[in-house]
Amino acid sequence: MRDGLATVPLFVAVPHYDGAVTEPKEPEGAAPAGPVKKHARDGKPNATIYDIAKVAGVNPSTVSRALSKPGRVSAKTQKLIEDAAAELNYQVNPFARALPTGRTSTFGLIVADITNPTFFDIIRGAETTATARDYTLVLAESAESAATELTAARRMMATVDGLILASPRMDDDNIRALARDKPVVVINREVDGVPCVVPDVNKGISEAVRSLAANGHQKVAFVAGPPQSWMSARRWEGVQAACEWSRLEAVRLESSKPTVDGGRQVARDVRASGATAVLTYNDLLAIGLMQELQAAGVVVPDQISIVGFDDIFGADFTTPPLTTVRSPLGECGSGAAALLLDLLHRDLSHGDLPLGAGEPAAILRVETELVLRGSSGRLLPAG
Amino acid sequence: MRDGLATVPLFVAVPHYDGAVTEPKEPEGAAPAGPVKKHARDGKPNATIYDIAKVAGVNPSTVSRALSKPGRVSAKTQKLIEDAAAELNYQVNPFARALPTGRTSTFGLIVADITNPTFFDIIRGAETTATARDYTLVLAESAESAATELTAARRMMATVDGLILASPRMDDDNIRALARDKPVVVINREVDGVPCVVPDVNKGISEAVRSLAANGHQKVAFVAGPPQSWMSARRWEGVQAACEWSRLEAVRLESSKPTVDGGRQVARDVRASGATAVLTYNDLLAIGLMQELQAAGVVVPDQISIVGFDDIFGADFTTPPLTTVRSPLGECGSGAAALLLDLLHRDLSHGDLPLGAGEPAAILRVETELVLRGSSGRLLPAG
DNA sequence: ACTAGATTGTCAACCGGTTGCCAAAAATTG
DNA sequence: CAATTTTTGGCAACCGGTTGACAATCTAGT
Repeated sequence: MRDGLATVPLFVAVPHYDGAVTEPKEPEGAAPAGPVKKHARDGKPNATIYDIAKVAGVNPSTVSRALSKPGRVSAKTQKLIEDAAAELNYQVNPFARALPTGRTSTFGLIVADITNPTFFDIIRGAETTATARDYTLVLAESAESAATELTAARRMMATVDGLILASPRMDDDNIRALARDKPVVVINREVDGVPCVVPDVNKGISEAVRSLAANGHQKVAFVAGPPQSWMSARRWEGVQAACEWSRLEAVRLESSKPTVDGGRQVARDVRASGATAVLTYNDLLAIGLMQELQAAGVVVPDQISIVGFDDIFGADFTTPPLTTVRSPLGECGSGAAALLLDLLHRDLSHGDLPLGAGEPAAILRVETELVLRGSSGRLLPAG
Repeated sequence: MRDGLATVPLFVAVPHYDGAVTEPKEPEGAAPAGPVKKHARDGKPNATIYDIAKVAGVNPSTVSRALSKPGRVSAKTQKLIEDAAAELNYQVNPFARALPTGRTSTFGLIVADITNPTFFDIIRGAETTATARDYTLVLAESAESAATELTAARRMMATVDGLILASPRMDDDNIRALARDKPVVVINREVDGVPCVVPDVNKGISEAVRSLAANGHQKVAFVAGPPQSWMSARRWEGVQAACEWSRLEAVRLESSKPTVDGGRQVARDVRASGATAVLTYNDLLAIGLMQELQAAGVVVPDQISIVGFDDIFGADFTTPPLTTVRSPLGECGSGAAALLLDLLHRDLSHGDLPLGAGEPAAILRVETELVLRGSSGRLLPAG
């Protein structure tokens, strides 16, 4: 119903605008008589519920109810009001609504780095789900800094109904503190007591390791990500476990930073390790590593197999295209948004739920899978 | 251990909206002693200016002035109020402020496709500039549809102080209509009467074409983008002009869509054209084209040179890495944001500016440059 | 027809700042 | 020291919705 109001007048809006179109044509005649604010409320002082009330001949509060409490007013009054609203091209003033209710129909998403392709699909997933449910997404970037992240989060808390933290850098306690204030959902990390969306790395990793084992590899290196990364730890655990299961040897190497450049830098360690297959914390590292190895004359995958993580945009641009353990990032984003919206609606319906009594925070696990491309394969005998 | 892992359920059920279920459960008996709203204002009922006023012993309006009108109150009252505010950990309620003033310290950015890497840097540039000036960025996606774009724009207009449209799909009149309502800045397109930020393609293109000419190429193909794309038209014009100047032959080819896939599809036309060098509307096309040509055994750049546009993320992942005409996308984003903020502040300072009398809408042109990588170079004699 | 009960609409008090107007207080001047 | 100007703080009316309490109206039951 409400939506109908917002979207139906799409075409009604045309008359609304073309009145103004004629305006500029006017200067021909006389000098602009009255000074006109450029972006003002002069032409169309956005209709209010009071205007509607006047047109429909009812009380403003009745208008308010007709527009937000379905069934609270009689069918005919409802129609009367809706017609008036349509006629006046009414749209609610979100601020006026937010003031007394605290609800803003908005939620925040904080990512570590807007230009990191890992987040693209997360952002899109969240945005799509939000929009579909008539929520607005506000985006902020933490520039990979825990402090900036916390600041951004605090700032947002004031204006949003809930918050999604994608791969947060701040520590668990801060996250829980935020979650105490408003619903928070975390992506790519588990935080006790806070709803999370995490890719379950095990399936993807075991597929990858099994594939490597089947191709004759015996020693696998894992290039780790940032020390404080929860995900990096999980991936290393997964690799260890899978290697154990497949009776492969696993060694861990450190990277300076989880970027293409970091991948280049770790190349010498990789070669020194003697491993014939490498899994890297993310695709960026894998790509840099592959570039550097190839530049040194190493043939991929004949001499060394490379497997990344995430399946980011561009992972298939390389030669050979990158084999990678895909996380359904878009799903993470939309899943987080959906989770958040559920929390919001729950709060709405019976907000006086005892704090401790609630069921444990939901954890949404999404599956990972191996995407087999050209950068991994059978090891060729040296020669 | 490993075994257990394999059985981890794909999705842990997301607790669903079961308000109706829990409610009846309550008759159970003694209600939980202290019913506590989960996300409530109980702990810290966000301090208001009234609280501050009480603490500081002044009138709320004085607090308001102290906090927003610098110099309007005496130094000692100021200090008194600031201390009280700090003590109470006060932060303004943005909605309460927006309601009477209409100012929201927020602006919107609408992009055609959040997952299109072209926009990544634009988004970041805008976000960074916005945040630096204490504005918040709200993001929306038009999913490449003019109608969705317009809807999103209209929806946003209600809650933002201004709007940035990146490569908008809607037509000029609609953009101007929006611009009449609130400040609007357009990226990647020129719209009469609306401030724009556009990369000036000429420098980059002439560098590219000169480089091709110097490498012995004589016939250049341009793979165009969407017919309605303003930018595509500019680029084709630029290519034509530069080719004329360098006395090269230029032919235009059409693409089905400006994506990697579109690039693959256009490969046969490219080969049929007889051109030895190709410029494509964007990098995605270039990458797809290169993949397809290479798959068919064509050696790049020995047999054909490929030059893209934009220098998107991943353009250097290819083998050979892609030569491309770089648009400073980040600059576009931050430039647009800066332009918008200027407009906002101008409106603020003397809002009663006559509509027609203002100087013509600003056009910010940013420079493009050739990024020479491996996909273009000297033509080798067939062999 | 008369009343209990359910619907539906109205009144008025918020939500938390902002701002025009005015008077008290302080500073400047004659 | 009085008269005048400038500061500074207070009062109150908004901004545009929401919502609890209550009254009016309508429906149904006997």
